Amino acid sequence: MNIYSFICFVKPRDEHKIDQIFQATLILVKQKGLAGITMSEIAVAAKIATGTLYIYFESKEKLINELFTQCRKSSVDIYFKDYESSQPFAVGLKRIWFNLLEFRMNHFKESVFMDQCYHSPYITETTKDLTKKMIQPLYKLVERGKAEKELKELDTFMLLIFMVSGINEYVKHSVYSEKKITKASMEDLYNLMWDGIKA
Amino acid sequence: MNIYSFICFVKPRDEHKIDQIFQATLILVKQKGLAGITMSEIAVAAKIATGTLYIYFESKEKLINELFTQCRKSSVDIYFKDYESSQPFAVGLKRIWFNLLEFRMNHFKESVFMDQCYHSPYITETTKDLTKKMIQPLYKLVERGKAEKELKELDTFMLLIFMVSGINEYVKHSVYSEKKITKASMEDLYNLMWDGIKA
DNA sequence: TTTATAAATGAATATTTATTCATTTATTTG
DNA sequence: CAAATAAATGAATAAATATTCATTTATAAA
Repeated sequence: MNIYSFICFVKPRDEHKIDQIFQATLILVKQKGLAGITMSEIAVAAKIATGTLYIYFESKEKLINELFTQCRKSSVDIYFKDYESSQPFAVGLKRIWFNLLEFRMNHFKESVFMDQCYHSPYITETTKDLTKKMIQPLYKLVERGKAEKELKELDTFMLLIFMVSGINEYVKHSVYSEKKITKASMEDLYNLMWDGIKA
Repeated sequence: MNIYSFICFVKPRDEHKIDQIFQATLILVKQKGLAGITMSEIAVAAKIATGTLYIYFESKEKLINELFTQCRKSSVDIYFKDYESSQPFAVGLKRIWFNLLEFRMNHFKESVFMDQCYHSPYITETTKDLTKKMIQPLYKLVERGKAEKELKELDTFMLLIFMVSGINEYVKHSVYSEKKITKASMEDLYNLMWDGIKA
């Protein structure tokens, strides 16, 4: 019995399928890029029929966009997990930095997918702008770091970009050379970054 | 009169067209990604007929691969311009770092194209491996920096990746927000990096 | 100027890929 | 269990795209 039963809608959608489709798409994009995926391949990888794909997503463009939206949402959730702007600056910074690293490590496929989408015909400028807006707290944090004389007096965007750029590249390298990322190496990378930005 | 004339080959290829095709492809890939380009669009952008494209490149795959190879070659040429391993460590490091920055700035389209190719059905693992080999001198330089106690005693790849990662992201941001990169901001970024890695 | 030849063209064709749809299957209520 | 309904299927179709090819054009030597 559900909300629809009185008008006799039966056989509800298997909402689990959306996740199957998303996972299949992420795996394929990591393997061969956005340029290399087809709807029928996605269907095969998700273990459903091609037609079923169109019950859940009206077009390839919609599928890519909805997946992008979900990835962005989950990335931002992770970025700011356990972060409070009331924390001391250094604590908040370390918290967010390790969250960024965690996302790249544990959601590598999502990262690759989002990178690929950025230069693609699927994602609009509006969507890209929204992505920028969602990282505003990070921008605020850097401004605060400068105000509290904890950080060098440099352009906020330069500091921000510098802070996060090493993460992306380091995780990418580790994944492709199949090297494990240890707790010690995470700390090393953090210290490289910190020694760069500290006042 | 050229080498072929005695066997009566006439109307030689316009070798300038290869460059037109490459430039058109780079512009299109920057605009809409590898997933968004078609052979006929490339032809239009290069101001030639679709069929002409196939006189110069036997397939789309070949075109992408040859463009990738040329981009890699020109990038490596620039990376090691005016660099001599006989220079003092700090001089060599700064030289290469600024060369990397120059490439990203003045060959932004090429950078975007190469990034996109990395996860694509066009570029083989062999090609990717070759790319890694070509940056060996950079790896050597970092090892030397550690030996001379100029750099922190950390994993060479971590140092290497940290050294270059800021460049990519900073140039990307500057291009998209249409901010000019000043000589001063280049120095700032270099110092952020240097303060991070120095012993 | 003629001739030989390959480049250049772009419409036509082949191929690939997205999308639809007639049919079958599964689910839930009465 | 029957009825009702949407999900699921995958072959068929439509649309997009890569590639070919018959024809025209341009070049350079004779």
